[in-house]
Amino acid sequence: MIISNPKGTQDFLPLQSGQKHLVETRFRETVGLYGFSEIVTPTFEHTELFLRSTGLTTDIITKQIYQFIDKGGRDITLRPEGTPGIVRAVLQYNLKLPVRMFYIGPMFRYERPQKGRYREFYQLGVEAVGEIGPDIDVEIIEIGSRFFTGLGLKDVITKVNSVGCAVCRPKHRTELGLFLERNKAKICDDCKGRAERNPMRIFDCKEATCQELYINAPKIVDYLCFDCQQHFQSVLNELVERKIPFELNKMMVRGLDYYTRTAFEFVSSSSELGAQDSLGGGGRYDNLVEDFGGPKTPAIGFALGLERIMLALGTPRPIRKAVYIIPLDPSIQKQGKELLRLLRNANIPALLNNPDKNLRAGLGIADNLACEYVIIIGSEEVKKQIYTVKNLVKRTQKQVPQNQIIEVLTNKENQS
RNA sequence: GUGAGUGUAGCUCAACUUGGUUAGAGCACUUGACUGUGGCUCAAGAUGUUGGGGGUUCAAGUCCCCUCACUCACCCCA
Repeated sequence: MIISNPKGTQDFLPLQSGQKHLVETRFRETVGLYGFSEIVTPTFEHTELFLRSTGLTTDIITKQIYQFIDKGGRDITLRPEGTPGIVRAVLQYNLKLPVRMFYIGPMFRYERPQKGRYREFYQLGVEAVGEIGPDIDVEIIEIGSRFFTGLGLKDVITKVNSVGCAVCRPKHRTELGLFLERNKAKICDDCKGRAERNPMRIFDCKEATCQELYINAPKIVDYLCFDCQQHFQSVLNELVERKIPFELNKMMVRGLDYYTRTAFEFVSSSSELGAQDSLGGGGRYDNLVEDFGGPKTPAIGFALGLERIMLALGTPRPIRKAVYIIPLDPSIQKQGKELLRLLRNANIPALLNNPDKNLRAGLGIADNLACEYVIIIGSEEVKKQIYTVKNLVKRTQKQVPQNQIIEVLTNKENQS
C-alpha cells in the first residue's frame, strides 16, 4: 500500500460503522426523551472563536489546534470541541431561550495518538442554554447515566463536583497557591507547571505522592460562595432524590477554562480503555455567552467520546439480516428475481446469487455478506412451489411454501 | 513536546542468546475430493523489495547508524 490514512485518523469499516450508528441512534433516542433537538454547526470556525472560549491557557488551544489561513486570508481552525460553535449560533440567530440541543460530529486536535485518543474523533454532546438550574444540571447528568446504562455499560462511574464561579474561585486559588508554595519541595515537576498555569489541575496528577499530598489541599467545594453552595447542594439533593448513582469527588476538575459551578465526568473502569478512562464530561458554563458579547445567560452541557464508548462496548458482533437467494440453474433465475422483488417490497433486505456461482460458492458469499437466510430454489422447488429456507446462523433449514415465505421471514423472532 | 516498545505473507507470529545455503508456521485465500449445502475433514497450490536508506562483514531478517511508520505511556483531554 502506498498511501494510508493520516496519523491519528481512523476508518470505520462496515462492522465498526454499524456499531457507531447504533451508539448514535441510542444517543438520539435518549436525549430525545429530554426534549433535545439536533444542531449541526460547521467543522471549522474562525480561530478567534476558540481563543475566546476554550481558553488561552489550555493545551487544546495553545498546542493542539488544526489552524490555517484559507485562500481568502481568513484565520480558520478545525473545531477542537463543539460548545463554542453552538454558543456562537445561539447568539448569531438570537435563538429563543431556553433551548436544548444535541450534536454529533467529528472534532480535531493535534496530539500524539494513543488508545482512545485520536486526532480526528467523534463527540456526542448536549447543550442546554438559558436554564439556571439546578434541575437542568441533574437532567443533564441523568441523560448521561441513562445513555450508558441503555448501552449496557455497567462499569461507568459519574463523578460530580462544583468548581465555583468568578466570585468564589479567586479565594480558593489563593489558598491553593499558598498550599502549593508550602509544599513545592514535595510535588512533581508537572505539578509545578500546573501550579503556574492552572493550579486546580494539580488534582488530576497521576503521581501517587502528589495524590496523597493533595488529600489535604484546599478543595474548591469548601470555598464556594453562598449562591454556589446553595446551587450545588440542590444538585446533590436532587441527584439523590432521582436515585442517580454518583460519586461526589472533590478532586475532580475540568480541563476547559469556561466551566463554572457543577462539573461532572463519566469514568469507565473497562479494561478496554487503557489510560483514557474518561468517556465524557461536562459542566456549567454560565459566563460563556456573556463573554461572547451576549446577555448574561446560564448554560450547561457535556461531551462524550464516541470512540471511547465503542472501545468500552468491545468488538461488535456482525448483525445478520439479509436474505440470500440462490437459484440453482440459470433457467430458474427468473423465479429468483421474482422472489427478490417480493422480499424487497416487503422491506426485507435481499440479494440474488450470481448465476455463475454454484451453490457451494453461493453459500460462502452469503456467509461473507453476513446474510441471515439463504433461500435455495431448484427445479424440485419450482415444481412444488416449496422453497428451501436455510438459516445460516442456526444451521437449520426447512421447506416453506412459496406464498408463505414473507410471513415466515417476518415472524422469524417468534420461531425456534 | 517527552519516554519506552514494535516493524517479517492479507492477518497473528517464528527464525533464539551466538550473523551461515532456498526466510517458516497457523489462520485466511484459490482449486479439487463434493456439478443440491458454507463454517468440519483431507489433498494440492499461490504469496514476501524481512518498513526504507546507508554501514560493518566472505556472508545481515539477525549487528551498528539514520529515517519512516505503528503501538503504549507521560503531557493533555472525549
